[in-house]
Amino acid sequence: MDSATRVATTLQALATPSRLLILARLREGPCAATELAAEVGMEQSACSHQLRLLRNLGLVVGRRQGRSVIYALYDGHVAELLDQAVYHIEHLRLGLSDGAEPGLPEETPPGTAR
Amino acid sequence: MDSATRVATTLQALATPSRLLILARLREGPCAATELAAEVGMEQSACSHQLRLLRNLGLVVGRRQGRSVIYALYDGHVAELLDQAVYHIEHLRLGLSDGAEPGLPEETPPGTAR
DNA sequence: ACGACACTTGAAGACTTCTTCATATGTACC
DNA sequence: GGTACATATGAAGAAGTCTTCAAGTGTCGT
Repeated sequence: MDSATRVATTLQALATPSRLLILARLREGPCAATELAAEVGMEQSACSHQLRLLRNLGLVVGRRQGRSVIYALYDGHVAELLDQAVYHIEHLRLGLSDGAEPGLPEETPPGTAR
Repeated sequence: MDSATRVATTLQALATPSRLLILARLREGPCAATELAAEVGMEQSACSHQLRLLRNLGLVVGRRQGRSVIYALYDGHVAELLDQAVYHIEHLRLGLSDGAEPGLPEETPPGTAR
């Protein structure tokens, strides 16, 4: 697997609102699975599936404690990656338009060559 | 569109090897569409589709110059976002395993709570 | 105006991805 | 052992994504 693919795969993990919410919550501190699901407002099963993905990518870790499994970010790099992503994206010309919004005369950010 | 969705959408743009290669190339400096396609080794049409996506997200800009369209990163935030992403991901425990690689006894990074 | 070049665009098909539902596994407590 | 709680997992369907192919638009040179 080459570098581009590796980076792309990992970034894909941050490319979903649900996963982003999970990571953001974990950034505040460890949390048990069920509680996590509740806090980010998703079904337990769905949350578990996403956690598995994040776990496989090495972004989060989970250790069993009694009946629960406590999840946490893997390390500081994950937290920083999150921070940086949010920071730069929020500071990026906030002119999204992905799906050609109808209504805008199509001329938002910079060279919207069209 | 809430913050999580916005960030996720933008990160998705970096979640593909082809787009990552395009951005990495543009990070080195502006480049015309056809040349770009050639340098990252993809079909001209495919490249154009991806450029459109990146353009719509405001990550790159393209201005016409004669017959060609010169593409470039939108601004410093894009370059930094790229750098940071690559940096943190490469420094992350390099134990990917996403698709449950057969062969590994399943116990790579941290709490691979199998 | 015509032909060549540079790029964009739309449609269609092969693939992934995300979510839901149902079921399984693990742990605690009686 | 049996029951309840906490998670994980598999299968299936809906939805989204990427690439290719076949035009379409814009620009230059003659």
